[in-house]
Parts: sequence; structure tokens; C-alpha cells
Amino acid sequence: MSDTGKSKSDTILLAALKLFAENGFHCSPISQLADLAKVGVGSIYRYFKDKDELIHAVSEMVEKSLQEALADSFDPSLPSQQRFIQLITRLINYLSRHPQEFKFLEQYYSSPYGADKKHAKFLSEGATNQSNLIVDFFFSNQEGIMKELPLQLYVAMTFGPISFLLRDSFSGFVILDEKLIQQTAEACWDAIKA
Amino acid sequence: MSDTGKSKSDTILLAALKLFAENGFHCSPISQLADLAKVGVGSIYRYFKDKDELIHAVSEMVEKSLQEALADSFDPSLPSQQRFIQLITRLINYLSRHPQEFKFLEQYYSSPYGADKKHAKFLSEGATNQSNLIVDFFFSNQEGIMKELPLQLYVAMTFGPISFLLRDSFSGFVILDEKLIQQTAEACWDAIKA
DNA sequence: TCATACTGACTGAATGTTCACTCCGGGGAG
DNA sequence: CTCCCCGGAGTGAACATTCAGTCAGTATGA
Repeated sequence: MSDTGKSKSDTILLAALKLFAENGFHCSPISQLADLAKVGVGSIYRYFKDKDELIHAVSEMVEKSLQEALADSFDPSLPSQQRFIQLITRLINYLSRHPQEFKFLEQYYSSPYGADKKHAKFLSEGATNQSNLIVDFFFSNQEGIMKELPLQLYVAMTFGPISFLLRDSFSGFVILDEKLIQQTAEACWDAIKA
Repeated sequence: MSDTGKSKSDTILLAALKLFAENGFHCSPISQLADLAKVGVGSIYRYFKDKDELIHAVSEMVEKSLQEALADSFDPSLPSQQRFIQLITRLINYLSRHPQEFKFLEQYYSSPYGADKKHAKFLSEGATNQSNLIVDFFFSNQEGIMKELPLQLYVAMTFGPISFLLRDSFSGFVILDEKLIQQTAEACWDAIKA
């Protein structure tokens, strides 16, 4: 096999990410995935109980690398506004450079798969969130520098526009250049700052 | 038939809206739709060429009533900020009271169906948009009261948060009361005002 | 060193199910 | 009778999942 060091299950996960992002979950037959990953159909079922489990496994992989990208050289000592704008900018940059990841996550979170996961997450977390820098940021409003809003509204005011903008960018309705990214991050900040 | 005055095709459209909103397009078999609408499978194909055409027809119906709700007692003589906040408030109110319509539209616009439509719409329109009060609003920035941003970013900064917030509200993560709606509308305005 | 036995990852044809869509027969109105 | 609307069993295609069998690799024995 010419596959350099990648385990078979990683090969399947990467092919699945690509296929799901391009065709959507329900237009991605396992047979086609097997072709793309260059494995037998049966092998997929050796590593993943069923298609659902595979979808969840892809989401874990994608979320992990997204969190890593955000955490990379993140500076917690910066003042709030800069920290926020840096996070948002980094998020937009990462997602616009990883269209497959973005398309997958969009689909995942607006499907029963992601909705269930979100539910579970919110039930399990108290004040401290594990490994989500942006949500952490909203919790730390000690300086009173942001409006007093429910957490959900902070989240909506940032992830909402970003998700719309990226969708438009991938459909070719906007060019996401440095300037537009900066404008977006600033508009998000204006929306939530005190 | 006990159906009071509703044409058969309207009966089908309403049942389709309900089913699509609850189960998603691809988990809504035509046979189930026929049961729900109390109609034979064949009759559905009498009025709609195929499932795709039916989905588009539902979207036209939903968009029409949404535009009507927005236009209702809209006052173009109000100053920009109030006009904007009124529009946003009205939109959130309408959608939160019409969960099926919201769920349908969300799904529609993040599927190939809606993406195609959006493309067609943008290609066909120049400066004046037909029948969308909110997009019209963004075009009329003559007073210089808003930041100078690309149209797409205005759209993203308003529809994005609204769509996130409504999704959370229907999943039970937030209670969408008057206050929250007001806060949202104001945050959207802060994001785009000069 | 070679021959034989064993193991389990791997494959893809076969299976049973689900679905979109067709088509023909029934029945009501004129 | 004719015309038209309607219903729902029927059809073929597509799909997720299974399983009987293959085979490369490794252990065992002489």
C-alpha cells in the first residue's frame, strides 16, 4: 500500500469528510465512500458500527483540528477587544481555508446529529466549558466591557454572521479578503460591546 | 370532503410544509405525505411534476406569506434606526410564531434547492430588489447612517444571528421573550450603524 | 531453512428494505 | 356514454448492511 503511515480508519474518515462535505450525508452512499477511500465496503463496517457512528466520528475529528487552530498562539493577556477580534479573525480564516470542514460542520449542526450533541454538551457543562475558546471568552465578562446579554445571544451574534458570510463566500457571492474579514470581526464586536 | 374551500393542491402544500419542517426533505416519503394530506399518492403527482417541484412550491408559499407579514403596517417614513429595528423585530416575531415556516426555510436555503434559487435571484436583480423589504433597506443608505459595508455583510449581520437565535429557541436553549428580541434587534443595529 | 497451519483484516456480491414515481381501474358529474 | 379526477397497488432503482469466502502475514514444527 502506498499510504504513508495513515491508518485505514483515518483514510476512511478523510474520504468521508470530503464526500459528506461535497454531497451531503444522504447523497453519500457507503459504496461511493468505499470507492473514494479505496477500501472494500465491508472494511468501513469493521471500523464504524454504522453510518451514524461514522458521521459522529468525522465531526470529532473536524472539531478537534478546529480547536487546535484556534488555540494556536492564542494570547490570553491581550485586552478583551483585541482578543475577541483575534479569535473571530482566526476562526474565519481557518474555515475559509478549510471549506470541507466548514460545509461538514454546517450540515452536522443543522441536522439531528449535531442538535443532539449540542444538547448533551449544554447539559454537561456548568460555568466552564471544555476546549472552546470563544465560548470561554463570553463567560469572562468581568471587565463589564460587553453588554449584559444571555450567552446564547453572544453566540448567535458571532457564529451567525460568520456562518452566513462563509456560505456566501463559498457560493461565490462575496470575496472574503482581509478587509472583509476585519470588517466582520469589528461588526461582531460592535454588536456585543457595552 | 370536509375540506372547507381549500383546493387539493393547497392541502398538499400545507401538509408538505408540516412534514418537511418536522422530518426534513429526505425523511419525508411521498407516501407519508399522501397519508397526512389524506390524498392518494397519485394525486400529488397530478399537481406537482416531482418531489423537487413540490419543495420549490412550498418555498414560494412560505416566502409569500413571510413577505406579507413584514409588509403589514410597515412605515417607510420612520427614521432609519426605528425602521430597521421594527423590521427585525417583526421578522423574529413572525418566525418564532411560525416554527414550521422557519424550519422549512432554514433547510431550504442550506440545500441545493435554495442555493440555486439565491443564485438566480442575485443574477436577476440590479439595484432594486423585488419584494424584500429588508434587503431594500440596506440599499437605501443615503443618509450615511450605516457603515459602508458590502450588502452581503449587512445581510449576514442580521439574518445570521436571527437564524441562530431561532434555532436555539426551538431547541429550548433560550426563551425568546420581548426583551431578548429587542436586545437582538439592537445588537444587529449596533453592528451595522456608522 | 522450509513446509504447514492458523489468524483475522479485508472484500464485494447478495439481501432485504425503502423510496420516488407510474399506471390502470373505479366512480362521479354532465 | 364520455370525460376527468382520483386512489393506491405495483415497479424498478438505490441504499445500508451482512457474511461467506480470500489471502497476506505470522507462528509452529521438523
